[in-house]
Amino acid sequence: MFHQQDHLKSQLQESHPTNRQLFHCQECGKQYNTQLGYRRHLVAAHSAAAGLPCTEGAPSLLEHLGGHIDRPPPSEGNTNATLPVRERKYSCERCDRRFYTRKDVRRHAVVHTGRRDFLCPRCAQRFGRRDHLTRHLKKSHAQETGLMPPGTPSTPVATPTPPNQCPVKEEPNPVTSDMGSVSKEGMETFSRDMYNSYSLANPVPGMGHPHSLMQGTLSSSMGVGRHMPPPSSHPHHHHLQPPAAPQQQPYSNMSRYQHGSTSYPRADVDSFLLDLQSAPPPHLSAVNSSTSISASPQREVLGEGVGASSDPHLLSRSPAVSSTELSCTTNMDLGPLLGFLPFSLPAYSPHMGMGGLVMSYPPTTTSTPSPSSSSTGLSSQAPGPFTFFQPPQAHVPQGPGAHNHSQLPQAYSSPAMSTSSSLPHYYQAFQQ
DNA sequence: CAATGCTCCGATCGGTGC
DNA sequence: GCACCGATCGGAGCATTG
Repeated sequence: MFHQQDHLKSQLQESHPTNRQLFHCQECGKQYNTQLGYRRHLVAAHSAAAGLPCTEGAPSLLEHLGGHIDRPPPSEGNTNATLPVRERKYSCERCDRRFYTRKDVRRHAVVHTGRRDFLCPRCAQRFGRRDHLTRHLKKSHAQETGLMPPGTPSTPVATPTPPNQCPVKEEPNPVTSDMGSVSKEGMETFSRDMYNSYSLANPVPGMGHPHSLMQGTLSSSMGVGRHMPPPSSHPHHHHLQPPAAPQQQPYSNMSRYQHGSTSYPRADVDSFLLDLQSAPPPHLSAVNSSTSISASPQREVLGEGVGASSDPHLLSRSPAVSSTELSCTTNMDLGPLLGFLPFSLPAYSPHMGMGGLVMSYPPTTTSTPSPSSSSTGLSSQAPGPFTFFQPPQAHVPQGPGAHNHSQLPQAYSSPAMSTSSSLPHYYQAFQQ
């Protein structure tokens, strides 16, 4: 969030890869965007040069380095024979980082997926973990949360939506959790995009938008679909991007969590799996042959994302949208949002109708660029920012861009499905 | 009882203001 | 240059679940 224009400028300068000067630590190889951070790192982590014993003065650093070399830090037993050796038996598939428990690996996965499914209802800040949001609320919105009605969970975002109404929960993403066949380097940034795609193309049944009932502030309603930051870059660097920027990610990060609960009811999970299996395969050929710039990349992304699984059903969300999902999404009040949008809406894309947005890829990343793709990467067929706000009537096939719509299940044409509240993160710029 | 989920805590780092 | 704030992340303990 940039309160002033010069902040934005400086932010862009610092965040821009070509302009940013990285401070590289010779000791451990870590890089820092700012000299301040680099210096602090030197003091905190490499204070051994100043006379502090390395193994005692910088345990965190040693732990960090231990993670790099797949070896536990001395503090965990290597240097202390009296302590039982504890192995980091569970490694991350995407970065080789090791953890003590599986749950740590799962939790760590958020780093790679970039998923930020926990939305602060007060400032629309999004977090990848519930405790982050909880801490944020306690620290930043203590007073406001104090005004919450009694019994309000620590994540007020869930307040309007009873946990059993729209059960959504973190589930090992069939896309991002099965990437063994994909190189880790590539997946580092890739997985984030895949999550964006998957989470919309494959909404979880029963997943009402957790923010659907959030009233009041625009931020509350628009805080979804944050642009996923690239690895090792500060998320603030991506807060403000022009809607038509080629790099603009789709605002497709539909939350799959219930903000008050992270537990799927078993029945919903089963229902989802059944949907995936029973749903008629999407007309991928037609989709792929469309002029949508997003079609090919989407397929590629998801195709790789599912790893060895070539099940085309996974390439798009099962059409069997549950009534629960619809009931949840219909609760959304997007009126203020639609009125807020300062630009025209792009034309309908079949993918949009399938429960969510798909990636809008810059031409350079599109292996099979569509002839109709605009140079901005936001062609009329490329569902870019705010395509979620496409009014229902826009889903009526309108020429080549909508040729595939008629083949979609009716559920995808529902206003509820087409009006997901996944929204860009740079909305914050308009908040000011 | 193991697996999992939730939460607290500390460390680290980027951003900002003085 | 420094202090402060907030976000991110992993470690760990406790509670819950199957």
